Order: sequence, then structure tokens, then C-alpha cells
Amino acid sequence: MDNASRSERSRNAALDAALAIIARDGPGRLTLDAIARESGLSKGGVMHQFRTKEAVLKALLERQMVRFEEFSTPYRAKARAESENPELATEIATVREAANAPNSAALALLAAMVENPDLMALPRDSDLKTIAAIKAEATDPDLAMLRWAAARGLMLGALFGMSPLPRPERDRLFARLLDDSQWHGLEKPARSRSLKAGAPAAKGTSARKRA
Amino acid sequence: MDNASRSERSRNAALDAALAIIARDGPGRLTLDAIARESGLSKGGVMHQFRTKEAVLKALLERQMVRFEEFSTPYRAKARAESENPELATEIATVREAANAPNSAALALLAAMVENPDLMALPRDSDLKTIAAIKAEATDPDLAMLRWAAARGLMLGALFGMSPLPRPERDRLFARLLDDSQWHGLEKPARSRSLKAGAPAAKGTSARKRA
DNA sequence: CTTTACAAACCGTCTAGTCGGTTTTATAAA
DNA sequence: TTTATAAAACCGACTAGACGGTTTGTAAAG
Repeated sequence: MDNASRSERSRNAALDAALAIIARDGPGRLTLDAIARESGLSKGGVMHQFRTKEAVLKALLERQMVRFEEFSTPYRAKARAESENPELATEIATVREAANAPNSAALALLAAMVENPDLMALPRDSDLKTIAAIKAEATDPDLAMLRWAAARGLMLGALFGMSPLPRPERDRLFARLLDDSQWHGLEKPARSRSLKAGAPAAKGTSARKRA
Repeated sequence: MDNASRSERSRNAALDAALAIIARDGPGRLTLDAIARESGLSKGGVMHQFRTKEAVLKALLERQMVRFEEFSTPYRAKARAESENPELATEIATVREAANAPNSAALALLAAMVENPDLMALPRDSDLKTIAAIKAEATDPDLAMLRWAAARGLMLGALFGMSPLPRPERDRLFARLLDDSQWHGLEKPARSRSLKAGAPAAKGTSARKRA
């Protein structure tokens, strides 16, 4: 095997091992020795591929972000044709993917946060763009943000073992979040101040979307 | 000072110190020596009150849970008179509190997760009951769960520094989540299960999209 | 022959937990 | 109140091991 492939194989083995450890034992147990043990490499081998532990976390974070982009890009292409809010739909579907994948990106995020909070800047910047895109396409930006927040809440709950929602229920909730037609009842135009007390005109105000 | 008070004072000092350290330096920096330094106690004093580090985390988690119950109980009493979904309203308001409090329960949760994921069982059990109560009172349980999930998403995003939502926007979103009148447009009756006696059974098997 | 990938022993530091000893509080007999 | 004794709270030096990272050595690729 040539050197490039050999290196990549080792790097991936190390990152896979890191994910497995975080998922199984928690981010506090992620050590370089543990990575070496779990991956089958020696510690020297790991350190040859990553000069520091922080480099491992950074690489892990970047790899996971790439993977989710590989999922979201084709999804977005399809969603643009089918959905009223393709950016929101893409984000929700991607987050659903993260919730269902056993070794998700969010685990990497958690480990990064523990070790070095600065690493969070990477996903945060990407989030900023996502949020802007979601708001830009929405008739009711706040409602869009709430759908986005709900997706995140479901994912983080599942990931951290916090919310004990069974899988089928989670799937059902994600499906409802994704379905634009289920949210038209309460959209409020972007620029109007809150009309809490007034006549809400709940049912039919939604038809004037782009149809 | 009598022994009981002295002990409690020391225990609280240690837990306060732990929270401060997590908030300031991150959960990775939480060590027994750091707790001793920050609290003014000696290492031996800390170890006398808590036999292991895990015991510290457990006590911290439990204390924070109690505190949030102290917030939520009177809120629930008021909400029962004012809201259609008092359990949901209470939970959303409590989660908002956690998002805004500088030394939140969620920090303790984070530290526990890092050190020993098994400790998450404590809040998980409490969550189970909350979820059941929210569903029981809802005309549209899935929608209620989504409002609940959105609140969690907002809180966790703020906590982890993940979502860069500015404070006023977060407040606005929480307010909308809390306001029952804003969610009536899309409620769907609970699926045919005897949740509420005498509830008019939904036509057909499922929640079909509204035309 | 040079460079790259990996192995394994090793180093200094940090951390959880221990231990013998000291001070403070509790109990109660004188 | 005083004094004797025990128990609980507290201290800080110490230890064994884990940790991130380095160094030295070896085999394969180029």
C-alpha cells in the first residue's frame, strides 16, 4: 500500500476509535492512549498522524462536518424543488440524520467543547450561515427558528441520552417538523409586531405563500 | 456553629465552587484540588464531605434539580389558573430560566456527562414524568412535544455556545413558545387513544395534512 | 539511500484518593 | 460550671497511576 493510503487509513482508524470511545465511555475518557488501544495503532503511530490531542479533535470535528455536508448538499438540491423552505427542510433533515446516526457529529462537538471551547468556532460559523439562510427564505422567521430549535432539541436529547423519546416517536416528530403544510396555520408576516391580543385569524391566513 | 450547619455550609461551598469552575473554565478543569482552592476548604475537608469526585457531581446535580423544582412549583401553581397547558408552560418557563441563569443546572449536567454518563439517569427519570404530564394535558400531544423540544433546543444552544442567537431574540422565541394562543392554528386532535375521556375521536386513522 | 509510517519505552506533570494528625463540637458525669 | 471522652469536621502532605507528549528504534515505501 502506498504511503498516502496508509496514512489515511490510520487517520480514519484513529478518528473512528475516538468516536467510539466518546459514545461508549463519555468524552472525559477520551485519551490518546485509549485511542491507540481502540484503533489498534500504537501511541507513536497516532502521534505521528496528529501532533497533539487538539489536532485529533479538530480533525474529528472537520471530518464529521464534511460528512454531514455530503448528506445535506444533495438533500438541499432536492428540497429546492419540493419544499417551500428548502434551507429549513435541509437543516431539519440533517439534524435528524445526526440524531439517528450512532456516532454523530455532535459527540465530536461535545468532546471538543470539553477539551478546548475555542474549537466550537468552526461549527458556530457554519451555523450562522444556516440560520441566516433559513430566516431569509421564511415568511415567518421566528416560526422557522422554532422549528429549527425543535429539531436541535430532539437531536441533542437523543444524543446525550437526555430525552427518553422512543425512536418511532422521534421520527414522527421530525416528519411533522419537516412538513411545511402543517405549519401554515399560525404564520405571521415577518415585519409585524406581535398581535397577541388582537384577532389572530388563525385558520386561513397562510394561503398567500408562493403556492 | 453546630455540626449539621457546619457540614452543610461546607458542602454548599464546595458545590458553589464546582459550579463556578465549570462556568468559568469548562468542565474539563473541574478537579478536586480546584474545588478545594475555590471554596476555601482544604482537600481533606472536601473529601470528608464527598468521598469521591463522582459523589460531588451527583450532589451538584441533585441540588440543581431541587433548585429548579423550587422555581417550577410555584410557577405551575400560577400556570394552572392561567394556562391551557400548565405543565407545558411550566416546563418551558423552567427551561428558559435554565438558559438565562448564569450558573444553570445544565452546567452540572454537562460536567456529569463528561465525567460519568450514567449520572444522566437522574434527570432522565424526572424528564419522563414531565413528558408524560405534558402529553396528558395536551389536545395535540405531538405539537406539545415539539414546543417542549424547541425550548430545549434554545436552552442547549445557549448553554453550549452553539447557536449564536442574541438574548432578545431568544426571549422573543421563548415567549412565543409559551403563548398558547399562537399555536391553536394547527392543533390536531390526539390520536385515537383514551387520553382524555370524552374527547371527540378524530376521524380516520391518522393525522392527515390539512388541505 | 532518504523519507515516511509506525512501534515502544520513557518523562514530567497532574489528579483522585489516602492517611495520620489537629481542631471544633457533642455528650455527660462530677 | 468544669472536666473527661468521644465523635465529627478539617487539614495538608503523600502516593499510585493516568495523562499528554518526546525520544529512540525499525521496517516499509519511494
